[in-house]
Amino acid sequence: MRIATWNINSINPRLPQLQAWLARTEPDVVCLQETKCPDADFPDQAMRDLGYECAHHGDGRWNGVAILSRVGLDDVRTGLTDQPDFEGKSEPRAIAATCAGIRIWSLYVPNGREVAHAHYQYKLRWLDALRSTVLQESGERVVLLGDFNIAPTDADVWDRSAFEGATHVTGAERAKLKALESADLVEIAPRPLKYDVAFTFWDYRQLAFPKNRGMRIDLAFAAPALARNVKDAYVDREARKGKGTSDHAPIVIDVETEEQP
DNA sequence: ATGACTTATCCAATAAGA
Repeated sequence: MRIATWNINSINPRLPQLQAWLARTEPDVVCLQETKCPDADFPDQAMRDLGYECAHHGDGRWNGVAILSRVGLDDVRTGLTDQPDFEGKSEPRAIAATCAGIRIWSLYVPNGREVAHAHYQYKLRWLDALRSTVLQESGERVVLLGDFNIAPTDADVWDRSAFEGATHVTGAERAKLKALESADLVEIAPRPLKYDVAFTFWDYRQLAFPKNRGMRIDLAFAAPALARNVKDAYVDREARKGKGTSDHAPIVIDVETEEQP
């Protein structure tokens, strides 16, 4: 089974790129983040035309997460247990579904903005709620995929000195990732197609992509039994090339499963 | 080559991304 995750940075203007990528990559399940549209504007029909059922959780201009599947899409749930609000509102940043017997989460962790900002505390609380929710569901066949907005180590940013005092690299954020590992999840480490580190994000500005000034902030965690059966995982940086692309690249994971396919 | 931000929204200036 081929599972992928991609922060698409607005699904509707990205539809041609997404369709072409689906056709050439042929994933069975795709987690999307930052769809940036209400449910009514999600391109269900275009996805169905390519053989994918869709579950989307979005409310407008910001955020928005989805799961596409061509191997079944059951027991959809949106949001986390005791998910914290931001400025009094619950944001669409988490959706889960069971696809071919695997519990799959598509996640868009809050950015945090600045360490002194309320958004940063919101990010840390949100990650606590994520861990609790996964522990509650307590499945042996769970995978968390998405934009975690955290670089797990200093090697996961293009220049550590450029991130002094910034979010995405703090000990507190990284401790939340470690806490996921203590909830019996292991990270799936994708290989890069080029260079040493499998960056997943490059800013649109200042030639960041051609200069490879990237960050590895899109991540995948799986239950150990599933992680052991991962046959390959890579970041598809080819999808970041050219005009009209997302500023994130997809992660593609091939896992051998007992069930079909 | 990979090319100097991009998006949705009270349509145009703004907030947000990381």
